[in-house]
Amino acid sequence: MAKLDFSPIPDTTRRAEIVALLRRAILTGQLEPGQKLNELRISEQMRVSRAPLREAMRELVQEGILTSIPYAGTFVIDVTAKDIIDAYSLNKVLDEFAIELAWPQRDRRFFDELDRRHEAVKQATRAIDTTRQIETALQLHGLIYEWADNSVLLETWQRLTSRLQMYFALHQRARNEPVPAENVHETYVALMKGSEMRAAQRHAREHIDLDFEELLGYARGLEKRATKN
Amino acid sequence: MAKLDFSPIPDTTRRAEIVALLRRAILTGQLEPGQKLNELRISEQMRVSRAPLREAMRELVQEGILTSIPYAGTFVIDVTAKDIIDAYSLNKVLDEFAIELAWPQRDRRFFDELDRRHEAVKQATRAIDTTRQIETALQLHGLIYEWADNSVLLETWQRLTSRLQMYFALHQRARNEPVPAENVHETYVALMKGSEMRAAQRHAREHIDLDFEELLGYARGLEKRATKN
DNA sequence: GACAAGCAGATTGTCGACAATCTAACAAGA
DNA sequence: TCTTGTTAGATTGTCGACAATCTGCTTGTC
Repeated sequence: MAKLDFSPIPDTTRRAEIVALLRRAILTGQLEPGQKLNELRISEQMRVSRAPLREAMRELVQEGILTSIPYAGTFVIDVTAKDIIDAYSLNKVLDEFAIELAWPQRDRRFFDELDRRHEAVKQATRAIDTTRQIETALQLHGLIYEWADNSVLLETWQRLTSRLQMYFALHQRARNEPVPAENVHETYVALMKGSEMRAAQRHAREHIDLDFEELLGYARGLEKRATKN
Repeated sequence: MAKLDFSPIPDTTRRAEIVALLRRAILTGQLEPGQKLNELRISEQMRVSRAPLREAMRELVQEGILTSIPYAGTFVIDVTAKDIIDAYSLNKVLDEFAIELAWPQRDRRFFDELDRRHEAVKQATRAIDTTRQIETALQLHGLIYEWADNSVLLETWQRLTSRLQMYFALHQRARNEPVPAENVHETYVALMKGSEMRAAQRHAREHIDLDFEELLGYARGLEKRATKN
């Protein structure tokens, strides 16, 4: 019997679709930080009743990208410089741990997938699709978490990723510059294929620091921004 | 004008109360792993309509202690040995990080709070209130996370704590033994007051390992248990 | 007896309407 | 003028009913 991997059938509830739609809108920056989500308006736009919409929003609140105040409304989280610092410093620690766990698990499929995702980043970069570039870059880094074989760690990282993606998207939107070079991840990929785990961990830390500095500059600009709406 | 700290007014939505009720039922083991939550039955028991109940369940799904299958139902998560191992190994990493961040932030209030929470554990132990003992012990360990001044880290730990509390409760329920000694946290507290950060970190790792071994034994027994309901 | 089709019951997903609460504008009084 | 009470409008929270889906049983056919 031929070995065949079926992809999971899509969640065919309105709720799941709404979650995906809203998450995408938030993570790409179409919904701005601090913005209020009017249930009636959104439900009418989506041609959906408020029940599944509200359930979807509850999920995103727990996911950490929305915040809810009873009888006042649900808002996109505000982003402060400290939030970005906090997320990144935790990310460093998790990366180091994930590399340690994933290291002995690396196999042929790992390396293939590493190349595939790296290629996806480069392609998005060439196409100057910044949104997709951010997505693919995070997916590239997510590989070590998938291979770490620790479900709690993976979940934790996915939560963190939501925020990182949002931060990056806001950053890109704000400066509105051409995307970074195509080969920023070359060294990372090479090290993940190599035999020096410590070197890979060290690079991960430093690599993160690089992007971080840029993001932080953007974050500082945010600090004095008052929450409107 | 006298300086007065008001505690935040409680969330007076049914949803919030339901979340608290359900969470407590799950974390104390009253709702068993794998068990299905019948919406109609629960909503009738709570004298509440299904809408807020469903929203509450959505929150707990995202919190990681419930799992939902569309059109099939919502279930308490199953606990496997691997889940416990994963949670603990991540906890070790986070503890080390939290101690590092919190270390320079320790002040008078920190030490006071440390004693207060330690006392709470000992009191629960004397009262042989195992549920409360687990709660207070986790709160004691949570102090370093609160002092670490990293909101993402704190959130992450709180999510993790939900599971740890559940695992401990199940463990206690299963063996049904008198609670451990009253002074298990003496060394931890002493080290957190001391000046040797490395020693504190090392102890945290080892202390965790101690409880872990016991829990793991319980977890192994779970492995062959089929999911009923 | 084995198996597929179809039906009935139970359960989850979704809807539209009503109740509770908040906000902001306005009026009244010190 | 400032403060306080009131009220109207908008928005969120909750409810009960209906639609979609699943599960297990029954029935009919071979």
